[in-house]
Amino acid sequence: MNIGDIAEASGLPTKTIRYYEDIGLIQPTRGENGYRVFGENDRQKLIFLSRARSLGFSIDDCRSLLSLYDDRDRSSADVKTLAEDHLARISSKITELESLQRTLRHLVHKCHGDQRLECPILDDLAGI
Amino acid sequence: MNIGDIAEASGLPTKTIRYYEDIGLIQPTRGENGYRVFGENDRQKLIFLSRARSLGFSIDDCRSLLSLYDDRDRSSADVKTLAEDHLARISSKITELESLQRTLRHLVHKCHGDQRLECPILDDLAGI
DNA sequence: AATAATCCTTCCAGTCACCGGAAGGTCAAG
DNA sequence: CTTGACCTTCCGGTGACTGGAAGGATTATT
Repeated sequence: MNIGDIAEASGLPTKTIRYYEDIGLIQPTRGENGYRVFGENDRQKLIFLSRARSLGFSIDDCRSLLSLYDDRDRSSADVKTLAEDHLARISSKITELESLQRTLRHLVHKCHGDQRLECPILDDLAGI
Repeated sequence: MNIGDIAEASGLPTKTIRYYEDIGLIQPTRGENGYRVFGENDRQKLIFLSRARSLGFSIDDCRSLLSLYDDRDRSSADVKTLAEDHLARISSKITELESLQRTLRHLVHKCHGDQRLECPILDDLAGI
């Protein structure tokens, strides 16, 4: 499998796949022509990475998850801890965004949105 | 006012203030010694920027907001539009994160988190 | 007055997770 | 044999800063 094929199979852009090799997430071999050659193992890893990234795990998280995945002695508790940490980060991000949402909604609601110069949004930002 | 004073007054780090000058958001003058000199106008602008950034507006948004703020002829509708766009982005980000949250919660819930090798989280990531 | 501590300056590099593009080698089809 | 689709590496950019080095200016202490 060349990089184009694996890109289609995994749903990841070729640029991303080369980048993942650069940072050591995958280690494809090379053909005589210098092209990267991907095997079934690479395909599975890239699909794994694609899903983990789409769930918002950082590259560092993915690195840990991959090594846990490869580690035959790991316990599911290790993985659960990582996922729970990630979940906590997501939850606090949501809380933070909801607070922003409330503030902005309030400001937008107060603003007439007409031709007038008076604008409660700018006033608030300026601290008036 | 030197940069240290205005940093304290605005709550922004000196690095950030120099950066804002670099990208043209503020234009402090210079003293004979080459030090940046900030006036009341700069102070207000930086506080404005600090609040807008903390509300999640991008630097580009801030640039627009600042020019709207400076523009004596602008209508409040222009500002409202910008704020509403931003609000929409926040809302969709929240929706996206909530979806992630549900998926991850489900996975974490299914995982025993014990010494066993079986781990539904990794299984799902691997597409099993 | 000398010295030390703090402040200021510029510039360079790094962050994160890629993306775009250029210059050039390789391969399959017509 | 040429065309076009692949592939390679390398460089630079993104957003919004942050850290650090090297060196000048000012202020405080001795």
